[in-house]
Amino acid sequence: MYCMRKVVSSGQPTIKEIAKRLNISVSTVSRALHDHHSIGLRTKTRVKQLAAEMNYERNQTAIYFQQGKTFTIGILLPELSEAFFSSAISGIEDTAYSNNYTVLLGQSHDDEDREKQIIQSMKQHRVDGCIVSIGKNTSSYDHFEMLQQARIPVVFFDRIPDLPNIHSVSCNLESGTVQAVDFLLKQGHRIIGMINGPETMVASKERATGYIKALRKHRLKYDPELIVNADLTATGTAEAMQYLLSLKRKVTAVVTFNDYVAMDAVQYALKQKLEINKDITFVSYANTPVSGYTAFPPAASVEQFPYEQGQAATNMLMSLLSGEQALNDYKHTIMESQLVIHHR
Amino acid sequence: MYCMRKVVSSGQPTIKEIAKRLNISVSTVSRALHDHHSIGLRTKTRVKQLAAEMNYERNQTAIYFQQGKTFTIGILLPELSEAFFSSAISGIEDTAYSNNYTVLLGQSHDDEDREKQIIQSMKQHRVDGCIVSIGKNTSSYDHFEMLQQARIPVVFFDRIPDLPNIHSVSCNLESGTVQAVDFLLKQGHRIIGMINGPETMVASKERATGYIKALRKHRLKYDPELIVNADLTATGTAEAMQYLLSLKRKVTAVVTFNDYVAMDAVQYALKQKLEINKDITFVSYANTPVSGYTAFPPAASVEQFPYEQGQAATNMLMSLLSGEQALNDYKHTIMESQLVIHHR
DNA sequence: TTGTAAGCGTTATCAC
DNA sequence: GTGATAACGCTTACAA
Repeated sequence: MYCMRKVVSSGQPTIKEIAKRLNISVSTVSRALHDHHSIGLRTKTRVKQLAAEMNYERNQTAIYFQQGKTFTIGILLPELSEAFFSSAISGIEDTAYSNNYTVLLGQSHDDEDREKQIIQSMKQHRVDGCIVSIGKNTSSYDHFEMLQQARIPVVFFDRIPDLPNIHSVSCNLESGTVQAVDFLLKQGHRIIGMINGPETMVASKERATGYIKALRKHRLKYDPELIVNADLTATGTAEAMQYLLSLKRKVTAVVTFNDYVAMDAVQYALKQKLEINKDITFVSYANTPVSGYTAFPPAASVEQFPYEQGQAATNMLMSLLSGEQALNDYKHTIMESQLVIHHR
Repeated sequence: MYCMRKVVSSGQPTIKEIAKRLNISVSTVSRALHDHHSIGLRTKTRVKQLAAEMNYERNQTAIYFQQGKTFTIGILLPELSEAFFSSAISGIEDTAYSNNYTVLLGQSHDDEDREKQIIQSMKQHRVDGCIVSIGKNTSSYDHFEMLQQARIPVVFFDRIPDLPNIHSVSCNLESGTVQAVDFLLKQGHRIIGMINGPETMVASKERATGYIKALRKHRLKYDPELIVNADLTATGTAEAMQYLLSLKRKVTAVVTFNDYVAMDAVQYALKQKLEINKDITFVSYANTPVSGYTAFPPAASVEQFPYEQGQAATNMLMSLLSGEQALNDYKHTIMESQLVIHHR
């Protein structure tokens, strides 16, 4: 005969207790609380009343366990305090919330090991799916393949890995760049420089392609001299500016990699006694709100919609979870970037 | 005789399967995997080997359920995309991570109903504890009392409710304000204005008190005319500036509510053809990194350490969860703010 | 309309 | 050193 272990009773009432008090079975209580059709009105109200009285609340951990589903999605991002990602999380959380999902959070700090540990932990938590933006230096993707094998769908966004079979959402900067260069051309600029990012980045390639396409559209010749790859630091930007301003063909406008680079470039131009928006005009990316507070914000900036990217990624995950989209139906949603004009 | 329901088998192997394959009992498997002392080396290795082979991973949902503990903490914040809060989350997540806790996230958008729903959802998720920064308009605290009743500890931070028995972490702005005013006085400023926030905010009161204390320290008379309460919008700030500049006593420095207000105030001053840091000097709060990119950043800014506040709140929650600190031992950790000087 | 009991995966208690 | 089994709270197929 085994000892009846004393129930630890977390204090929280259970359906068992409700059942005992009403002298009915737990299944009846369960069904009553779920508004099951086969339950008599009288019993139903009695149950609900007592449940309310006892402050009953269902134990989700039991339900998760029993149903093998947690209504939780894992989010893995490099850095929560980066403006781009915090907007993205905001979009993810809002969308998840309205689909009755909650959000488990982890930041990798661009560290591959930590990334693996977080994925591991999310897998153990039995999240229903994941939304991931990979770290700068992540080179092996085994941890994500483990997730796939465990049939946990993953949607990558913004920083997506170079793999064939993945679900992803990202923002194509090509169209935004075309708009940006169009904008400058319409203002009469003909010699337009570009301070681009490291050549290796997908985002840099998209910018360059957009730049060239826009010129071609206007039947203008593309001069490779005018695009310079920089490292996005303040000094790198100053050097790039120095180079561009030293060219024989007089540059009257510059497309910069992002608003921060634009600010650094503006500082350099001011030192050279150039008048912003007259001697030289800047256009950039990200549309960071704070750049509105600077003395000389870029004349226009390409919005990359982090909040919307977060929404799109979450929606895609939701259709994967609902079965609406098959797990092996790999989709790559590409959002279009868009130029926002601040000053003509 | 009841039908043996076919196991749905989420695909993930269980200790049961391992036991069957090795012809031993589940308890043995469980113990082997936990390195229980009473298990023979042979069995232990056999079990571990097979487990690895089968890609066995323990089902945390089962363990959470069984142990009544989830190693998850809930975080409720007004707005994830606000720089202050995203730094705070970053600190919370890092600390939680190193204590083997994961983080469940929710944003209230300053909406009281959503706040209640999120708390409800976290309670249902059976989080072990919560870290909360309340919404602007939250006036009833029943939802938090429910948590307390359910013995789920809550640590409030930054935006803390006006209640007697709570755990909290916040940053006292009084000392930072004293430093800020000291700084200006040492530079020779004697007529110092202050654009403060709404009178109702605790943070506004702390700023005003600090301002007055600093003057008293230097045996200077406090002129109430010099403190103006504004609504933190750009137009509100412009009005406040107009008022301050209209005073008979010539204001040469202004303490603004935060860096954004400072930027707005700078814009107004520039329009009035005032030279920044010469005709008028600004000092503010938050030490937002981007203000470094503006043409005229405040000469100094009071750092409020969001990351560290997040850490402190998480550490406090950890000691509550470990029992190191009793649930009814209400502590209010007050961090000191600190002036960061950008320009002399 | 309601009750009975199996089963989800794990741990822990007890017996051998 | 190992096995059998209760218990955690809930849902649900089946019986009554």
